[in-house]
Amino acid sequence: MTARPETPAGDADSWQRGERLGPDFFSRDVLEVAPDLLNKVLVVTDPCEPAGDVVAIRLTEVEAYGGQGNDPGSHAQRSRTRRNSVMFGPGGLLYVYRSYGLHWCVNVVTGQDEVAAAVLLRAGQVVAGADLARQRRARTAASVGERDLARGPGRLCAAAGIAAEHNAAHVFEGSRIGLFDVGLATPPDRIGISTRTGVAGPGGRLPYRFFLREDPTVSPHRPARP
DNA sequence: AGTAGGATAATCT
DNA sequence: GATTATCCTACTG
Repeated sequence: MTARPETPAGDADSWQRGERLGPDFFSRDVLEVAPDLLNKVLVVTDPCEPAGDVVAIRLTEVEAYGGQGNDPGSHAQRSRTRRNSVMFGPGGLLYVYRSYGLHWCVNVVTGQDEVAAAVLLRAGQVVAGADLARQRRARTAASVGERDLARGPGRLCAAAGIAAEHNAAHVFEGSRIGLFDVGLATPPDRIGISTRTGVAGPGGRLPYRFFLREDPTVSPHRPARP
């Protein structure tokens, strides 16, 4: 086992004792859910691994995306399409899309059914399954440091093994993908807020990006160029 | 440390 | 035909 950066909860397997987040957590407004997802842990079990290998990622950076008419910059801003239709579903579904033709990005849908909103999972710290995560990431990157395993939305998906087939899956009991509260406290003054990365136009001015201050696994913030 | 360029595909003008 | 919720390599200072 290789050395890993400090894991706030103490031991690396603490996610196993966590409490799975249920429908009530995700059915709230996206701007409440997004910051609450910081320091929660995304757990993905690999269906290809007979041993039930797991990658767990403590979330350190997310972005909120609203719905029809109320958020320029959201995929659901205009109308319901085949790509964004999952965003209109109930909270707790996964919305997976392809970014720049190359990478996968994963959102967790929030709010009531028919209300389009979702939280983009942008970065985190791999707290379990680092070897498997590095194996997956090595398919596109020559060598990946511990810090960069899930630093960025495309990287997070690659490390977690999330792709198109997970679109519209849910995160509740019975799903291979879940979000867990492992008891990590997040004091309000640890939460940083900024504009979203790479969002141009009026939507680029909304303070919808939430991250853990001074956490090395947060991705560099790149505001959209004018 | 910072930036340029390229790969690549769904979506929309 | 342009744009995009990106990542990686390779180059400059």
